Amino acid sequence: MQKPAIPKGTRDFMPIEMERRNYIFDTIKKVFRKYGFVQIETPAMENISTLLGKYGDEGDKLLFRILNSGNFFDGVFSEEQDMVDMKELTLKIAEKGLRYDLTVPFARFVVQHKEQITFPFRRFQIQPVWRADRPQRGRYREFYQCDADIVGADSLINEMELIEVLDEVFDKLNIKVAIKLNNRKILTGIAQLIGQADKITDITVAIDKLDKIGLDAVNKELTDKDISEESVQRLQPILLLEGSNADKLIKLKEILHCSDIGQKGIEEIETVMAYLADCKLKARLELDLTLARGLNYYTGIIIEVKALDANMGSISGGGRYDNLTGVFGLQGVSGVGVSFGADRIYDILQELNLFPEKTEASTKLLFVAFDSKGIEYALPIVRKIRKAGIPAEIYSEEAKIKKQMQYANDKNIPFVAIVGDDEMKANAVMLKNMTTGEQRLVAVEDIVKEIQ
RNA sequence: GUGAGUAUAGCUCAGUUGGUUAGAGUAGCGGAUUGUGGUUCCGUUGGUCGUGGGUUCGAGUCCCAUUACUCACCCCA
Repeated sequence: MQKPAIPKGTRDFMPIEMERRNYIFDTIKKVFRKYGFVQIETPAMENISTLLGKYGDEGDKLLFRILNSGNFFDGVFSEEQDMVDMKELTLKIAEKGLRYDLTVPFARFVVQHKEQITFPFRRFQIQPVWRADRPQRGRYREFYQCDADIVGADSLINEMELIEVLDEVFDKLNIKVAIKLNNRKILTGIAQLIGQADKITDITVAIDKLDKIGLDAVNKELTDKDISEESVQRLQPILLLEGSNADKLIKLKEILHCSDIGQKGIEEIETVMAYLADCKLKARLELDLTLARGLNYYTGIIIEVKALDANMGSISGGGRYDNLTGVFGLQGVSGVGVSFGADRIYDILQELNLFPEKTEASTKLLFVAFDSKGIEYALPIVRKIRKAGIPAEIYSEEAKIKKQMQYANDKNIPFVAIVGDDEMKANAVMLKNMTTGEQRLVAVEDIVKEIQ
């Protein structure tokens, strides 16, 4: 016999967990809608060519590929070509892959349906994504992202609104967070400053680790990446920036005075922060130059959210991407978006005991009978109760009352209606309140009134 | 891809320097109570000790391999 199991990094969800997950999804959805976002869905799988090359080499490795159906080896091996080139081979036998995030499929979606879309397009999307990563705490191979993006709009007002969305959602969920901001343009400016623009990726990856591994280790890593001693030295004032957001920006302006693109990035941050000055964010908003985000496609402001009271990676992220639709042939469409990591948010709410007490009402009233006669007597009554909008069920098996009561108890059903010969004779039920333990004979027509 | 740890009943875990027939709690089932759950008491089902090999008179325990899972790094939601 086969032992039942699911792939690692995936999970089953029990009813209680679904209730809590829906609490998260509903909260996010409500805020999205309030800001005018409309929902779409895209398929779990995309053509592999849609996904490849969008997330860097690392990302390509983490894509789940779907083996072609049928005889997938058919015509794969030609005579002069060996099976040496695994990459080529993989491309031929797996032409589809599971989506890695919601942003790239959305870009594909926008280009494919551009005639039917009114821009600026504000869409939200809540669906699972898959990554062939090694699972660990807060990291799953299948997890839900909740994305809100605005495409076809350049204004930084959109950045502001998305930050408001982030703030509002986490406030509603009672999670204390820091919203970290940076700008890819500032990072580019920094790379220019030290004269190694081509090393931008290495630099950002290294300075992203500043608070994790410390200044010395970062400098060593930079040196290891063939960045000259002199350049590393020039980088120091930036790594050592301290003080309020405004302080940092002022100093940064000085340091980057010779970089146009760097100045542009600083301006953008200033503008967004000025917009946000009025809206009384609950979250801490901080400029964080160590924030790099590996994703290749961000070009402007980068956003990341961290929970203050829990040890967890980022629980939301986002940013501006100027030319994401470009690779699908639609130029000049800029987008900006954020993404909530529902599963990490779940873990944090669980850890901090922040899920609301009240469980969403399921069955309110259970009918319990001694025999088939009682069950038949109860059936029309159940219908009546349901017609009144009250979730009710009947224990359909003939079983001992004790067992049926236990069922009601396990399911947290607040009321039980017991049906026996006496009750049938009186055209009534014995209505028991499972919380207080009280019970009394209630006429059939009074049941609804009694349990409301 | 790199490193560390764990694996014993459905679940959570004990199991001594290697020594008789591997235990507990919990869940399940039955009963105390044939018209009453959540509390209590009694009884009871359930294990190829992850898998394969080795050392030994003897292995849940020691060694090797393997698989799965967990945690950390990389990266990320």
